[in-house]
Amino acid sequence: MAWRDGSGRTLEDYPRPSVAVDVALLTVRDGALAVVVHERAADHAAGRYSLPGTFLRIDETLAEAAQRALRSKVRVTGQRPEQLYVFDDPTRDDRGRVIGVAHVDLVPLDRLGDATALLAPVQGTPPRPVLPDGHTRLAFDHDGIVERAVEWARTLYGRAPDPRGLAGAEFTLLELQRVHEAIGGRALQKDTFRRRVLDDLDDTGQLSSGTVGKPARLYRRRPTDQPDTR
Amino acid sequence: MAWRDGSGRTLEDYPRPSVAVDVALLTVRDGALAVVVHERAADHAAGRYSLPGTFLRIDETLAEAAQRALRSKVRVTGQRPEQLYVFDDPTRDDRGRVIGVAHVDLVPLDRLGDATALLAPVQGTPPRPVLPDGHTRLAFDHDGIVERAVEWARTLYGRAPDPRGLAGAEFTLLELQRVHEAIGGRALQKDTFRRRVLDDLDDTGQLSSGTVGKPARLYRRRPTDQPDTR
DNA sequence: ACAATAGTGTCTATCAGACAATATCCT
DNA sequence: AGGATATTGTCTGATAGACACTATTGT
Repeated sequence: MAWRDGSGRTLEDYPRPSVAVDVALLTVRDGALAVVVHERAADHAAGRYSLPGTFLRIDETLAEAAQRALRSKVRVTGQRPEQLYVFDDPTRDDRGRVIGVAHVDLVPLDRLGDATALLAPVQGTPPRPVLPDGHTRLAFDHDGIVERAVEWARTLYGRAPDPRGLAGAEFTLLELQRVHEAIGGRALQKDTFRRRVLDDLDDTGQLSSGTVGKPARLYRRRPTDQPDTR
Repeated sequence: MAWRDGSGRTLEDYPRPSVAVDVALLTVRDGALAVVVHERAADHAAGRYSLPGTFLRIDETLAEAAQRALRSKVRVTGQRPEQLYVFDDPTRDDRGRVIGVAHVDLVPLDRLGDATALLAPVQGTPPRPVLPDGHTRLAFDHDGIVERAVEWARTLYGRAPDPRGLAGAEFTLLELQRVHEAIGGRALQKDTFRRRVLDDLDDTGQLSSGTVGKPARLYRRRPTDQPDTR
């Protein structure tokens, strides 16, 4: 902290915005994308719910702050949220000048624990969360974050069969297809889907059982099925 | 500024990082991508050059700060830089905790004015600027910004014939192809290139002249040739 | 005529999308 | 046997890449 500029001032002598980190944590439940929301303490007529967020501390990275927000606000751990976009409207937060670095992640439902109770399914175009109180607007500019987050998830799953392991350890092609349909928000044709993903999956040699109809082959993700989102 | 939290503090009572804005301003010169760099005041052994940047002021948007950086550091105006990525390594700047929001833009050479003198051609994989002193490393983490900026430019020009008007008002297909080859860093086949862009260009009905060989048709950009980069 | 560049015909390979037939299980 | 699901064959249309041929200018 010894640095001083031409007029003898340090960086702290200039007014600076606060930096917030907000996280759109997505999952798939009941055949649809859903996002973890968080009920705000005070009474806010429109905008009772927001995405989990926090302020960036002076000595942590953005990823750490995002994980801390998830831990403290919705008790979820073990994620690795990715940067999405910086929201910088000077009036976006009435508590002062705050720029918000939006993050995303997409995880299997069973990793959410208690946060399952705070899931809002995402519907429509543009994609909007359906909140527990029936509204579809989040506080601040968080609707915009959800919109970009869904786009991100669709791009991610457009590139690889199951980069986030949403289909579990072993799965049939139909199960994987349901995951893709949930994320994409539209039905897919089974034969087209099959041919698109088959070369990037590992065959376990086992068959599903206990269900009606011809048993399906069980597949596993390739270890390399982890593309970056760049 | 009237807001106070549970312990009676405002946002300003908590330590906050500074927010820097750095801009990779790209253009095409001599058949290659080039980036505008800026010589730093003090004597820095490695890292004499950096991208133009500044600190975000309390009352401006990121885009405004990016434009201000270009105006004050390299005297370029009229750009509309786009967000690229947030660099948040706590040690990235030795003057204190600074997070850097990287921006990009890509403009025709003739809009750079004086800044033409500060152009560093970009070469190799990963793409690195070749600086006036022969080095290829920029200060801070600005090499990483250039790398992402080049990726961004390639994606942009992969989607439309000339979204940034680099080929001028009217151009032949060969001229446009040279622009694409400069951005992509590799040679293209003329017939493939032709078929890919032709449907998205307007024919002026005029022909080039004064050159050897068969005169080429002159084309114009479509007004809609401005895709967003999302 | 010749060099040089513009523009086109055509072949191949690949891929998504769709329809429909066949295969294999469970009850 | 019959219902249900899995798997494969095949056709269509679109597209990228490549090769080679034809067309039109200036010198």
